[in-house]
Amino acid sequence: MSTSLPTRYDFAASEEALYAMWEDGKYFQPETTTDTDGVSFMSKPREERPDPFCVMMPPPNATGILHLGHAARMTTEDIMTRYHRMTGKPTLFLPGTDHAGIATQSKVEHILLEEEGKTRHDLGREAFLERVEAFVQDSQDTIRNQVRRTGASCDWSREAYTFSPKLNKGVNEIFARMFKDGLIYRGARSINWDPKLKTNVSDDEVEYKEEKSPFYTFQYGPFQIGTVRPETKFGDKYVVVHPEDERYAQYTHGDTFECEWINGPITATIIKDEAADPEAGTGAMTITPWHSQVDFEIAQRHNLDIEQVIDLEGKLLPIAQEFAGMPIEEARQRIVEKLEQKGLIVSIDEDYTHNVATNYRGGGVIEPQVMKQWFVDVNKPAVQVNWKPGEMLSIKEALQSAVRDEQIQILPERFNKTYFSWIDNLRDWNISRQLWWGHRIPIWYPEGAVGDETQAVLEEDKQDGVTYVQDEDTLDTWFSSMLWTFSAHGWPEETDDLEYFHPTSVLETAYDILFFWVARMILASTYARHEVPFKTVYLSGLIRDRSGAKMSKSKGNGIDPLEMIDKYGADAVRLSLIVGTTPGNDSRLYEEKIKGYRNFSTKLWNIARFILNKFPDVTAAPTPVTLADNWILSRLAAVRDDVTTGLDTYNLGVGGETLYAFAWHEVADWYIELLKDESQNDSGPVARFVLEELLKLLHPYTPFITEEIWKHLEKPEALIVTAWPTPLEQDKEVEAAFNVVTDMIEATRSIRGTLRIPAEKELTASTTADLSEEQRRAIAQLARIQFEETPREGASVIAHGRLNALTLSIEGAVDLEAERSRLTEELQNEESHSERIQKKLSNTKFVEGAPTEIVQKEREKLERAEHKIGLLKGQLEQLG
RNA sequence: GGGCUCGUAGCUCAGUUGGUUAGAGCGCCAGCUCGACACGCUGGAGGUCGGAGGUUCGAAUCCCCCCGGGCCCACCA
Repeated sequence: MSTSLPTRYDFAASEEALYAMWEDGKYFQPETTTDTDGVSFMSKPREERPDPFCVMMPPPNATGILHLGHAARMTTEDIMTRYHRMTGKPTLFLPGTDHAGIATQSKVEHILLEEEGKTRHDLGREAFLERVEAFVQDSQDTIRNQVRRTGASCDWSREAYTFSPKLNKGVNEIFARMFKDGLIYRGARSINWDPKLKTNVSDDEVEYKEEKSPFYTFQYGPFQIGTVRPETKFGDKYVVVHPEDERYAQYTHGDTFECEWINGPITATIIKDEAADPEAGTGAMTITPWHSQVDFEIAQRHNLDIEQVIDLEGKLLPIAQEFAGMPIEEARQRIVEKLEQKGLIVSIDEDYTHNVATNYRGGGVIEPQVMKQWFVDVNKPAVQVNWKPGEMLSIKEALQSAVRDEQIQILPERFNKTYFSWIDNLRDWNISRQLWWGHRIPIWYPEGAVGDETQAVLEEDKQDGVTYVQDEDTLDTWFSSMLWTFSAHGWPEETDDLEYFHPTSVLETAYDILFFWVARMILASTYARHEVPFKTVYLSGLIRDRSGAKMSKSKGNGIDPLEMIDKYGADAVRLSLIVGTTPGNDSRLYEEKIKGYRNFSTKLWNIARFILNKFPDVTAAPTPVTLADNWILSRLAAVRDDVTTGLDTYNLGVGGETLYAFAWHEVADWYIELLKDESQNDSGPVARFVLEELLKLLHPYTPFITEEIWKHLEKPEALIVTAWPTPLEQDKEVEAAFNVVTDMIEATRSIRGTLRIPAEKELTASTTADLSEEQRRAIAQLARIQFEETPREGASVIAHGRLNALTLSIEGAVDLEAERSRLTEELQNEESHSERIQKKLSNTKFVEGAPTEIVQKEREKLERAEHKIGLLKGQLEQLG
């Protein structure tokens, strides 16, 4: 019936063996889920299958190692996956890795430079790509093994990679479709250039950092203009003021004037535009359209000349004359010196803070440039979605509609607001990168017309007899990861998986990539498949250290999840990452926390060890024989329902905590303590049942130790595919018996917390009220206790009894007068409360105006209040 | 500037739609080497719920203001 457990749980040995057992058993594959006749659902036609559960792993970058954030992702997704699998649905957790354009390329470039002193140009494109490829393959192996260590039950037979030939097909396909629909275009725009990595990045990849730098005010003809970037001012020949600005009312738009400037006299033109803020400084500014997005827009509005001042290396161009070729920092200083000599400096504010744009990957200072790039048009209507047949939406509208029309639910809800405001500010998405590592833009130009968008064609539109050259650039890495929910299922081919598992059930990721990834997956899926990519977005918080700081290598405050798994076991790490977390909120992690959950593993192990040793052979149904049995069964049912509800509503942390407390403080500290008494010798079936149900409920959270214990129960099936606990027939009886006891306790207003009933100690309840005949009978029956006489003034004990190891006694009244006034006061409160609700409910404006469920709630409140009034009155009567 | 979020025991956090005496884990103190577990058991100390005001019979919970921390977006000529 069962084999005994070793004294200690050797998690290291168990974890490896168990994961291998699960993989060998193909339990991670949806094909393994069968109907009651043992027929795989996946072998049946689509209409005969139940609704599946599918979650896509956010693919870790193929650059190295698994960090704590990844481990948290895996755990959260795996808990959902394992739960749904146990409910009998075909379940798919699809793993994979991301080629991560910028991150990977710069990492390999860095290694190359460090180890061989070479740049990627020394190697050439092809050789460099081979190097990256080798590096990635190596990293992927590491990642795969690390993911396994977390216990993630993902289907490795379906593993995907964002840069595989298969997914490349998907990228080319969607590019081609969007290109033909006019959603992708090439044009010269102001873009964010990173001179360090020599590529441009999208608006979302720009991270602003606060910095202190001198703020100069210069004399510019009759105007005074301010800047922190004197080095960009060579090309400035326009002064912009607000049309309503009184100070400059004497000038009209288009007026010109001569003035002395850095390299001699220039002619400047006055532009009136509302972009100039009269409140800021002097209200007048010069503009540098080539190197500022805002200025670029002003220039476009008025059709002004734009000139490049700084090159792609971050050095000044010949327009700067004597300063040409200088890097920015040096030039800035020299220019200030020169302007000072010319007497054109009005003031210098050394204490000025402003925001500097940097590349969030790699941290180079962004220099806006005007360049021809590929963009996705977010305003052109070209998207059809299946929940709004016949309408043609723009990308912006489709993104909004998916959430606004409740096709997608974002958890926590407050992120809706963030999401919508991001869309409101969304500009055309720059998708081309000057990197080598990535999906190459599937566009060809006739030789000699490279970069000319008017002659750009797709592969399929190449003409015979013309020699073509492919676009040099690659695509933003998010352009491929946005396809993840469907390209990983084989899109553009209509595979069975794609049809069955898409839209996926839930997308779990940290909130910091809501824009980068989540929004763009919605973009891709609505455009390419007319449906949403997932029904629910579960946004996790970030993991921080004990003091709330972000974990990072440079700070040295990071915790290596693998090291922790080695030390405390995967189950402990999983619990520490999930208990106490709620969607969208950051959580803190430190070693003691993990240690605490390792202790829990040991506790669970010993619970099992005790029960299996005491009751090795049990076949009978779990029929309660004592009050304690009843109690634990009814608590188990409540815990089961709480945990199930928690998992269904994505309250994973609460479920874990509930189980932790139940197992430790109720099963171990209370129930098992009672089991030690020989009068509980018939409780084997209940004890075994409690253990088994507990293991099932805990399995999604702590898969390894529960499966290991399960092995000793000698069951026909592995725990991983055992059916999730559901309500039992006998729940009702157990519940009824439990209610009698709790009612009794309620009536005697006793024991708060209810379950801390130590063995061999008294269960006490103080009361002034007598128990009803019915309650006495029930208690007497369950607890086999004898009642003494009715309460008398000052009596200390009105009932006393003993149930096996459990002594139950009910204390009598001490101060009838105090009790009377307390009850009276409470009654008054309750009555006025009920009056207030009645008043509210007699208000027709409220009843007709408020939502029905609110009114309903008020009615329920009233009922409760009146019930309580009845109780209180009864109690008062009994006091006389 | 716009928005979000947090402030509860020494530390990390729970506290459902307002409802008896505000909870847990760790830490601390006292006592337990009784055959599941010292990665343990039993008990205990410790909180004017950031501050002030308001609504209410009743506020950690709802509203206003203030203080302090974190985050996102816009923008800084």
